Amino acid sequence: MTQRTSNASPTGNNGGALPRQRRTYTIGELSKMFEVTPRTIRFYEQEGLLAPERRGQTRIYHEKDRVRLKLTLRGKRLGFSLAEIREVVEMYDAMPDGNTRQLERLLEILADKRANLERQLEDIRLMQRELDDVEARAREVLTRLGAQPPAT
Amino acid sequence: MTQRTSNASPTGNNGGALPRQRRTYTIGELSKMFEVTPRTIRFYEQEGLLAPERRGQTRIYHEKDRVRLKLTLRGKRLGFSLAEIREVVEMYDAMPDGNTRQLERLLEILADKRANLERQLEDIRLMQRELDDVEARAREVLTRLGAQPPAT
DNA sequence: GCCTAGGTTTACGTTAACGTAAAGTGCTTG
DNA sequence: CAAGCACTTTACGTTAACGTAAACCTAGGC
Repeated sequence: MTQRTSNASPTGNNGGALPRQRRTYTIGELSKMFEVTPRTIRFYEQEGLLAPERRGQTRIYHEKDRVRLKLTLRGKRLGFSLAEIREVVEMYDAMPDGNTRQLERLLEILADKRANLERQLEDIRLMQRELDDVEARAREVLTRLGAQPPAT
Repeated sequence: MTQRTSNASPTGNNGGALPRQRRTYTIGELSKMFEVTPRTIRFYEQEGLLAPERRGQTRIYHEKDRVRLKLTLRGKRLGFSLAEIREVVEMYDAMPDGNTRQLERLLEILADKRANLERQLEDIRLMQRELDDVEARAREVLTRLGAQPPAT
């Protein structure tokens, strides 16, 4: 009843060329798809990370918006602030007519984020070793207690 | 399985042996060492992540404390909350006399964090590709503008 | 025509992780 | 001994990223 899933029929089909896959999404669909609340999505819009179409009063999201939300959430999982993410997003949008200084600034930011990712990679490796150690010790204690250590 | 390495004996083994390097640290030293404010370090203590010795009123940090702070900050860079970090730290401390249920709970948490790290690894890979794309486009626009694209 | 299920705006509330300011303690140095 | 410096506690302030509640609109089904 609720699930419309793959049913395409968008309300207004343009009489001309059909654009490949004209799928659109409501805020609720995206919300469930990415397991965030509608409030979160609206908040991201308010922060300049999304700019969905409006049909009357209701928001309509296209593929582009969905991708951007996906990237935003990925950035968040990596610990970037919304402000940082927006900075890149805005410059990306302004790229075609961006001046040289803007573009070089963008490259700076990108290099910065790259460095960040590298450090995170190293952190992850180190953290994994720590987890190995802790787990090994835990299992050791468990066996000493005579319990069956659960298989990994 | 894993190595015992550097982490000195948990309970205090020194039956007369000199403790290798008896270095201690003030809060200010640690603060500069890790580029955080003293406030932050005191806050972590208040949150149960550190428990430095007290000489009179002032805190004295040993190697153990320094390591724990390092691990805490690493966890933070990976986006773990202080509460999550504390959860592991506390269980680790309670390990020798921890009961079976506690230990199994610890293993659960560890598996959870592992999964988290795996996802982050994937996120990083994807994000790096995105950065590649954005950078490529930016350089392209730059060359079209006739500017000298700065070397990577 | 009314109900329900979505959507909307507005606005105040909440939590984590500190920042910051005030006021006091303790050593050591000229 | 006064000054300075590093440390301390207490407590209120701040920011990001939403949560939550109230009050409203609108299309579709019975």
